[in-house]
Amino acid sequence: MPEGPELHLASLYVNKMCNGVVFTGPVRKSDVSKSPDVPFTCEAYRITATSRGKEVKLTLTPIKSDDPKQRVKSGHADQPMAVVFRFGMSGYFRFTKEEELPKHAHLRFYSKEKPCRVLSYVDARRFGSWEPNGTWQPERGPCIMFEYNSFRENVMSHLTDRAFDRPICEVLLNQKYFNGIGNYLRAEILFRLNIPPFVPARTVLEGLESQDLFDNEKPVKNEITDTKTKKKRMKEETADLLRLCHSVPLEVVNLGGKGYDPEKADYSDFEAWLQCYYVDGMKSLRDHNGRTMWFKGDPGPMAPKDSKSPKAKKRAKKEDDHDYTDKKKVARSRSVSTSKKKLVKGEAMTKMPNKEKEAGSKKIKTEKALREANTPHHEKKSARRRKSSIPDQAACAVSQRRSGRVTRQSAK
DNA sequence: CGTCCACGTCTAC
DNA sequence: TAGACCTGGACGG
Repeated sequence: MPEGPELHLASLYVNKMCNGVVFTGPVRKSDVSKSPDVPFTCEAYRITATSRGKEVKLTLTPIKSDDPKQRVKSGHADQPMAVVFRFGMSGYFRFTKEEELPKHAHLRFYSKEKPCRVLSYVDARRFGSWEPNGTWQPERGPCIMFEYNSFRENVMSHLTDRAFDRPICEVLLNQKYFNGIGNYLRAEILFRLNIPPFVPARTVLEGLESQDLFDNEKPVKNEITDTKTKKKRMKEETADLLRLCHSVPLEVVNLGGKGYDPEKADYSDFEAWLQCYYVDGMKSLRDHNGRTMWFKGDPGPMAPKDSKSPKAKKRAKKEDDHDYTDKKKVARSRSVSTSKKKLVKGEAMTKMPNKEKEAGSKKIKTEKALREANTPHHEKKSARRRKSSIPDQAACAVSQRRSGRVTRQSAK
C-alpha cells in the first residue's frame, strides 16, 4: 500500500480506529518476522500515529494510573515509545477482533477490552520493517505532502547533486529528495505536465523557484498584478513540477480512505483517478532500476535504449482488502466519462487499448467505441483482461479502460 | 502446474 | 547495476 498517500491514510486509520481504545500487555511479533522485537509492555496505553513521506510512526503512550501510589510494575513502561514503520510493497494496518486477525499480521497491539481487538501491522511480502524507539530515517527528505516548503527548498538547494544527473522519472523515486513519491505517483505527476520521463532531472527543475509563492492556503493575496501577469503566474503554477509532487499525492488522500490497493469497495475510485499508471493506451518502459515507468508520448533522451521494457504480459489489479475507511460503499456514481480524458491517439505502438473480451462488460461499449473512433486501428495486441473485480457499472467501465495488456515493442 | 508481475528499499559484487 | 528479500494474483499451457 505504499506511497506517501497510503502511509498517511494509514496514520489516519490508526488514529480513528484507536481513538479512545486502551491497549494492554506486550506488543507481539509473528514468529516469521525478522524485524526487531518491540520491547514495550504496559498495563494501559494508547496508540496514536503520524506520517512523514513513506514512513508512519506509532506512539505508544502509557496511561497514568488514577491511583498515584500505584507503582508501575517492574518491566512495564511508564514512558512513551515510538515505533517507525516502512511499508515495503504490501504493508498496512488493520484493527480487528482477535479472532479475525489477518493473515500476515506481523506486529500486534492488543486492546484491554473483554473480547479484545488487535491493531495489526500486516505485510504479506515482509519487505516492510519497523524500528522500536525509532525516528524518521535521517536520509529521507521532507514530506512531499506535509512539509512542502522544506521539501521544495531541499530540492532546489541541491540541484548540483549528481543525483539530478539522472532522468527525472528516476530522481522522483529518490527518497532523499522526494519522500513519499512512488511508482504510480511519478507516472501521474509527469503525465499531468506532459514531461517526458527520461529527460535529465536538472533540466526540468532548474528555473523553478525555491519558494512556491503561490502556496496552497494563501492564494496570492494582495498582489496587484495585471491580468497578464496573473495568467502567467497561474500557468507557471499549474506547470510547476514540485508543486504537483505535493498536490497530486494530496488528491489521493482526499479520495478518502484508499489509495493503491485498498479495499475493493473503494478501489474503483482510485482506479478512476489514475490517468496514466497502468492505463490502457499508455506506454511503459523499464527504467534503469528495472521499475516500470508509465507515460504517454515521447520517452525523452535518456530512455534506456537497450532495453527491456516490461513484458507484455499480464497485468492485474489486485483488490484485496484493506480499507482505511468505514464508509460503506456508496453507490459508485462516478461517471466514467468524466474520468476519462482524451484518449491518446495510437502512438507508435507499445500499448494500445485492447479489445475487451465479450465477457462481462456491456456498458463499456460506448466508451470503447469512442476510443476506437479516435484510434487508428493498427494494433493488435492481444488483450488480456484484467479482472477487475468491481461489479458495478462504473467499475466495469473503469476497469475496461485500464485493463488492457500492453504489448511491448518487441525487443528486437 | 509454471511464469510474470506488483505500491520499495537494501547491500553486496 | 544486479540481485535479494517475499507472497500471491492473473494468466498461459
